[in-house]
Amino acid sequence: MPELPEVEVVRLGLEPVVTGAVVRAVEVLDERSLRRHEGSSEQFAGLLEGARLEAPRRRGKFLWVPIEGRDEALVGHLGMSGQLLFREPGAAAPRHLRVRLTLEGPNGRYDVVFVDQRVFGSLAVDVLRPAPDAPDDPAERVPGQVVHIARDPLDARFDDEAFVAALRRRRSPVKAALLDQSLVSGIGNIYADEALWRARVHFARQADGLSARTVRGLLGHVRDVFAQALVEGGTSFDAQYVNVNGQAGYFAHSLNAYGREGQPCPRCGTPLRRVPFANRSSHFCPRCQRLR
DNA sequence: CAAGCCTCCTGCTTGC
DNA sequence: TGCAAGCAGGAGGCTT
Repeated sequence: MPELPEVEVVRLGLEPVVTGAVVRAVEVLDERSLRRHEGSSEQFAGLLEGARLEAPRRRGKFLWVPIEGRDEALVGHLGMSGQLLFREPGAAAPRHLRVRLTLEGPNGRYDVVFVDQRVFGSLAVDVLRPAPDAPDDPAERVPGQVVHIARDPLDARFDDEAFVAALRRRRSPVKAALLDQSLVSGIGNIYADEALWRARVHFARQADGLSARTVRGLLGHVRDVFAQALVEGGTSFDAQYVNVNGQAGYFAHSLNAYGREGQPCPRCGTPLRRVPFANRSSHFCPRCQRLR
């Protein structure tokens, strides 16, 4: 389940190879993967063919590649199961292949393919617009579909105190606030549970009942778990998440709470619990993380 | 306007 | 053995 660390691993993998490359061919095998593209698949292909790509960028779980000399970018979201993979041209199509881009760089031609089992991910060509908090900086522009997404905690311009204040105004469980991408981006179900476990905060505690100190600590734990996961190549549970070369990450071995229902809490030994929350699951230690 | 629920989607696992 | 229900969840649209 790609969250910020997994998307960043993909961005890092694309960067040296995609930057400066020219799109030579576009093949859309499943139109559903263009759900977030406003035009037809033919128009999508037409916008990309001949385009020279700049260095890939990321905000939260959104990834985009600006097109040189134009106010547009190729935007990608991996959803639940999306993958961007390098392939040799002419290689056999992998299962669930949705879109194929043939690029030409200094070292010849290669394919970047978008593979997505559950089709929650998407590719699109979108117009770059000013970021709401940096309207005069062209380098800070983001695709239209990303304008409402908050900066992520690894963004140098992320405003810690504004985040702490905004979260403490929420009348909802703290985990719902962490998952709200318009408040802070990049956090999904896995890293929300991990950061809450590290901070010893119960997922259902009301956000407006937390002290500023607790929220600052929680933010620090989000950053810590992101940084560690990034070093370990991300979290690969099943075959759903891999880097651009098809390799899994190792962070699943370092998870303390997520997916560990019934196993002892690494801190106190109490069996971890899993309970339904907002159409998904929350994993927590009933001793370390109490409601009150 | 904010909060919470529903839907999109496929494949694997579980239960009868 | 077979079939259906359950489960996984990011994000946006909808309702309250």
